[in-house]
Amino acid sequence: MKKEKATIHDIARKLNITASTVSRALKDHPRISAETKKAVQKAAQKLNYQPNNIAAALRNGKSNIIGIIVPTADRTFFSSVVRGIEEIANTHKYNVMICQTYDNYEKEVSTVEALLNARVDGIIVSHGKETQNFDHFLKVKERGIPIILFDRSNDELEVSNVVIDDFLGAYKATEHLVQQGCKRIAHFTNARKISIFKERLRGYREALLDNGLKFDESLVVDSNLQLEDGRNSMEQLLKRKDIPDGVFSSSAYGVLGAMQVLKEKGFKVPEDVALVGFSNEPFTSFTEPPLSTIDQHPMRMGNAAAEIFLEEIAVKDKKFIPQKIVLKPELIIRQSSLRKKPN
Amino acid sequence: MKKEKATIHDIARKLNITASTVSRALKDHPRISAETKKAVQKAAQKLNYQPNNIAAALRNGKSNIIGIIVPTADRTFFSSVVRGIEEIANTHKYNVMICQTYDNYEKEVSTVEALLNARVDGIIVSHGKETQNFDHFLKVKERGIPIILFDRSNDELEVSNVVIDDFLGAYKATEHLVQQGCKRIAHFTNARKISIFKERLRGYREALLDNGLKFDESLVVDSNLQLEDGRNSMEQLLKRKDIPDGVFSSSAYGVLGAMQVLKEKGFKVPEDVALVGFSNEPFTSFTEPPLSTIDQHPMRMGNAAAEIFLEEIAVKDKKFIPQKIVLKPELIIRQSSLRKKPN
DNA sequence: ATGAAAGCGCTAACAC
DNA sequence: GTGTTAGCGCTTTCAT
Repeated sequence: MKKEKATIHDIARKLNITASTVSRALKDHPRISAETKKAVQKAAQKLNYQPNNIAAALRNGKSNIIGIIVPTADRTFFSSVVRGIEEIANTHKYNVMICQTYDNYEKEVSTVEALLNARVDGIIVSHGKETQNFDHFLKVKERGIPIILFDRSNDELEVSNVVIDDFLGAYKATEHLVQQGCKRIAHFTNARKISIFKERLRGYREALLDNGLKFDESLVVDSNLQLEDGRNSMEQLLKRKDIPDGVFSSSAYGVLGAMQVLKEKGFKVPEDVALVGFSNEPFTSFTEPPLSTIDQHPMRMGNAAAEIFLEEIAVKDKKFIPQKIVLKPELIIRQSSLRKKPN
Repeated sequence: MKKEKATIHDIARKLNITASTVSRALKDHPRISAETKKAVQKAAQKLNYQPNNIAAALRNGKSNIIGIIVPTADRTFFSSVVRGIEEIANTHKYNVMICQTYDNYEKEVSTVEALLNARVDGIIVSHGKETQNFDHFLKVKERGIPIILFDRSNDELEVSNVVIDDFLGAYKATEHLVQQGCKRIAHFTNARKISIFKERLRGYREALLDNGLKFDESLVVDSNLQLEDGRNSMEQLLKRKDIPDGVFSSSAYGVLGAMQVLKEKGFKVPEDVALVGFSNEPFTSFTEPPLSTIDQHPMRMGNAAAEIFLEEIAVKDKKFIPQKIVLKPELIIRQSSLRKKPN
């Protein structure tokens, strides 16, 4: 059992031809005779030849790897986006390298660095919550490497991005609550610097005003939107004398926390308080009652991001104009917000 | 804004020294003068130098990348293992490349191939459900690349692996049900060829026998253990006249399906039927009632896998004896199985 | 403390 | 249809 790896030279020697011919034969070059190709194939097999992508990458100046950076891969939203990216990437001979930042800014910066060193051909990223400085992304762009942001994005940054219409999602969610008869709708949000949360807040607000309700700042609760935060936010709201009759949360876990607290305190969902969350995570469909939510079409988002990458890589040095793709979110109505039967 | 990437030669030219000196200076070689190092650092900065890992990898014969293959990254179990691997890997200058197979055998084989071509320094993998032929893993080993299996493993395969004691986990779960007064305990299992399910079945059986209960094959239900499967299995069991008073499921989603059906049909959990699942996925803690489960310590599993990798890489050509690490699982008792108050 | 030179494995422009 | 040659960017042995 030899550990020595066979190279194209070994194949060449064996067949009394040159390495270039072997190289061409292996890539099915049109000007190589069929029999040479066949012989090369066979010899490669026999020698247990494994192409060395690293050498090819060095030579070609491209690695055929797309780097993906996400806060965490264990949220269905992110893993679905990744899947959407892979779907497109793989059919174009690209592999993906997934990196997690755990929402840590330092790790995000060092990950970008690592991917750059690894000479990935492009980077697709959803940045962390802490991220306020985007120089590390600009650096990628300046190097001529396509970088595409998804989900969380930043309009001041001149890079391509694919997002959903967060405003619209929030608008739909809020309007739905109004239609279900809610009069005092609270909103759970996160750091308002992050544009997705800013947009959702705006959608919430507009929907209220457009439907003849007042926007009441005191019904907007800031938190980190995790399960515990949702619980705390709800508990806070329940201390008021004018408790809300509806909650629209900018996250899936936040609204779950709210529901837990409501049930513990004897409130009925959706009769006393109707709930809508964000992100169609699987668990939202099997809570009791199941949670209404906004689906962000993560697979499509991944597809779109990968397609932008392919376009950017195609234009090469010619200046690529950053493009923005905005997907339409979908309101998924489940029990947690359904007071009236649909007519 | 030049796209031309600076190399060590550019730095060398600028400082009137040679590339070798620059190379050494950049890696803090002891025999390079402090001032040269400083000058190189500065020039590198100014030229916007980005090391080319690909070139280094080609030269060194190592990429400093560990390939990770999982069926899917969106299960907390897998993403936690990945996190555990990264924790160790990063402190040793390794990056990880995560690949998903979606439990598809073809994709698994091609992914191994892709990682081999990418010249990763090692592969850590949990194989898919369909996988019965392990030649693609053996090939890795024959190439002298460390390969470590985790979670799902195969004893006939002479490669390192880190698993939990599935037998023990199942034993604990079943015994716990017995202690809670269950007399007819059903078991949800999957393809019995996969050793983890075989072991869990064995643990279930032993626990029954050791506690004076009979093992009744008709109470063992085979399925794919997804939510729907759990529902079907439970419905099937409820058609019997001697319905079970406890269920131990080899998965988290399977037991969730069972609970849904039980509640829909008016059975009380845990009073009528007590439930225990497997895999401490977050959602199991917020179902109603919360689900008892077996925690597999995924972070530790990842740590262990990465440590084995480091050991294997260290011994180099000397034959490395595959090692097996068996972690102890932990029974997490929640409402779904708690009939008696603990004394 | 630094330089010269060779080579990792592959590809492609340029021969013929 | 195949060979020759040069080089991608880095590391490292052997010099001095």
